[in-house]
Amino acid sequence: MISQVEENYLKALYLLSETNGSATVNEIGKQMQIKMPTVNSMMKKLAEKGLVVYESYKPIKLTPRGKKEAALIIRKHRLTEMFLVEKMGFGWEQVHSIAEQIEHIRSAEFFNKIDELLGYPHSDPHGSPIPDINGKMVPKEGIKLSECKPGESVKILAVIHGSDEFLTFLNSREIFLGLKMKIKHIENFDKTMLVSYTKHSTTTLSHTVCERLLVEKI
Amino acid sequence: MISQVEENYLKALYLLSETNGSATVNEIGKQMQIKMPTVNSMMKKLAEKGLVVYESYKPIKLTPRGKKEAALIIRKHRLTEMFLVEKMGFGWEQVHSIAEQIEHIRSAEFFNKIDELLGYPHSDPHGSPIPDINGKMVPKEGIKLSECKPGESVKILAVIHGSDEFLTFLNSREIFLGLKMKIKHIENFDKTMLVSYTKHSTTTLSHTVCERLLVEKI
DNA sequence: ATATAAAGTTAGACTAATCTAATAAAATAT
DNA sequence: ATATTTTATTAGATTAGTCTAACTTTATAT
Repeated sequence: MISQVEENYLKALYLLSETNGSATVNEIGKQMQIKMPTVNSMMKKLAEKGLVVYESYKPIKLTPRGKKEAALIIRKHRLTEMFLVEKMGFGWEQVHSIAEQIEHIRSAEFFNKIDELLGYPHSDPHGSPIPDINGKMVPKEGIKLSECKPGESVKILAVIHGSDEFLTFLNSREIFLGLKMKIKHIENFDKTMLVSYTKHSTTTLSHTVCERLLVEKI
Repeated sequence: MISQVEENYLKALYLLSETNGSATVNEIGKQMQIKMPTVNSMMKKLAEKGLVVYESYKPIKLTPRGKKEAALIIRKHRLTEMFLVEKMGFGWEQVHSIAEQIEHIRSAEFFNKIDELLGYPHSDPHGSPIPDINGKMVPKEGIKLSECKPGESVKILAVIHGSDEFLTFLNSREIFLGLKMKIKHIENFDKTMLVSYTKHSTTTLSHTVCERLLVEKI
């Protein structure tokens, strides 16, 4: 049996190790707002349970089983977010903290029903992929807007690290998934982008913003 | 701040004391499947917090504040049950354990949205009243089917103490809220009722069953 | 290459929620 | 009216999850 708290550690470790396959005690602690010694002892416990690979002073990795369990929690989180937006009328900036709680509900039928009512979606409201029932997740193809060149046209695929505040900012600029925009100009000194889309003839987007928008060229 | 566990104690105490205004340590323990000493110390803690009135060896009562808090938890539980049945397609026998988990979600917006999507219902899927946002609950008017006489016709208003098994039994007899039935006969020795409704020309209902159906005469 | 800083670990304490065993009070039955 | 049973309380142990303080190892910077 995996406790709610353990589930949170697995989820954090999964997300932190998406890029390089492992994460440090320090990173996990920062992410979860928990002190290192607590993380350390929890990692030992999860290692006992066969969910992570722990070796002193080394970064921590998920075992195949740990990875699957983590993916299934993320699946519940993202299905929930999608349900809250699509079926309950919440904004994409309102759903994260509610989904953080609902992801721990123990009822396969509940999440199966959500999945069914949504028509088995592959992405959440922020464009992040939803792992399948076996914990398999296909990472989103696409590049960061910050990597694009002036003159290119792109479509927005996903928001990376979308805090509620950032999503609210995007709302204020009428930026949402699927939006098409054209890159007019990039400032040399700070990489600020000038882009145009729909009503917005020239909007300025900071480099920080551009690094958090995943797009495809069109 | 009231913990999830404390919320469960308040809820149990509220429901147990609905009839006579108080409940004993023993009753609470039985209800929650928790040993008496644990209940005892929790009651002292809740008394510290001003949520219950605790005096050694006396039955325990909720304070006005405790009563309101408890009613609000029950509100969340019952709104959730209604949502699961009305908006997600669950059967009334499937929703209790899911709602027991969702009732602890901390998000006023979440439950307000549910309430709104349901059109501000006054009853849950089992006919139990839903407390309003201030924790006020109007108890269901009605009498037990077991108190009715042969020849009378009644409409089913609510299921009392509806365990999943009992609700599944009612499903098998095609008995649901709003159903009208006529009492044909009552056996003297065991109070078994013979009733008729819709396709069912004579169905036998044990006294145990009849005590759990709240009805109004028509 | 060594000093310093950062990250990781160990030890020990604390809180919440549970338990068992022992004792005390209240209720019940003869 | 007293003995017995049931209920309630106290005392003390246990587990999960957290912390701080002290120490160790690894990484970084001059």
